[in-house]
Amino acid sequence: MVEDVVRALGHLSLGTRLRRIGEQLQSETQRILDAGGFPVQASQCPVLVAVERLGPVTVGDLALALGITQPGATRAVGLLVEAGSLEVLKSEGDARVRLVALTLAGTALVARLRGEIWPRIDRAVADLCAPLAGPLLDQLDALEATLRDVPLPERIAALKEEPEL
Amino acid sequence: MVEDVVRALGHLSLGTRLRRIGEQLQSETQRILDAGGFPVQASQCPVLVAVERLGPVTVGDLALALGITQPGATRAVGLLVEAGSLEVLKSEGDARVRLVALTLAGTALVARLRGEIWPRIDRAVADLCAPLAGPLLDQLDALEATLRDVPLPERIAALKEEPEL
DNA sequence: GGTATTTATATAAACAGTTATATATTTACT
DNA sequence: AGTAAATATATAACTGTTTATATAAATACC
Repeated sequence: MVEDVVRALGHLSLGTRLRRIGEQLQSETQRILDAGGFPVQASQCPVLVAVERLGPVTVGDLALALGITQPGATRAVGLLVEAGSLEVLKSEGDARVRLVALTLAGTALVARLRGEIWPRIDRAVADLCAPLAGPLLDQLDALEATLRDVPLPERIAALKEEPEL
Repeated sequence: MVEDVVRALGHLSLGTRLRRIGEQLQSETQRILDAGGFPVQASQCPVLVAVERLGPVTVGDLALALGITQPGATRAVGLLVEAGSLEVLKSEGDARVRLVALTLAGTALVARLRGEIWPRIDRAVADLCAPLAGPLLDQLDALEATLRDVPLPERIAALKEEPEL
């Protein structure tokens, strides 16, 4: 068994570790979406929600709402336009501005995600985090250990069999 | 003020959020390293430590120790070989295996990092996390808010003026 | 009313990772 | 000994992010 160096470095490598755990959570979420036949990237779900909430929104505001840079937002929008979920409108007064909005298909996709799978994912992750306690590093230890025991897709499968959902 | 959608989604977008915070921590750490004249990427520090600890180590074991994939490890090694910090030796018995080791320059770099800057970074991040309490999401809220108030580089600068270090 | 500045977005190049697959070598089996 | 399977690494293509810079439009200021 090889030592986990990122974990061993503690606070010094907290950034690397948060990224690593985030990437794992995202990739497991992606597996759940793929298995359910939802044609969307896990990382793009927050983009869809942001556009839904903020109505026709500028690329800049979208970047702010997502906590990413403007070029990152431009790229995400481009991909979702290609996928048919978003469309870009021209602003009335300002020719620099591009207003991003959901298409009909995008609205339908969000509705389906919200109805069929997001609540399950949210609950599975909430369950995952429920027993966590103590300092941040301890919580991350427990989080990684628990994920190693039972990955998110299995947790979703287990949830499906429960009647109260 | 635009709403932070990733934060608002709570457990559903925990993966995205952990990545985002990790990236911010890493980029602030990078600024500290750059300002101090240390010619290394923040993300490569765990690689250097892993190679130091595990002696001449195979690419596969390195990947295991870092919690990344084998192609990721191959790539990181390639960059650090180019930078002059790592070298690759042939294994005695097995011609498939490449053994990764620190060069003299790499050893010196690690020594300098360990003596001059890693303890400061570790302490700054530990201080950042010290007041955190409660559920994971609350801790992440506090972490992001605190980072927004005083970024890591400023914390390092403040630490430098304290005598007890 | 023309020039300078600011603002909104796009583009380019780099980084750090991923998955899927190819290549080369070793081990195992018959 | 020869073939099949397993193992170690490399390569290619993709994702989602970054920084730095370019472009184009709007605003501000003599």
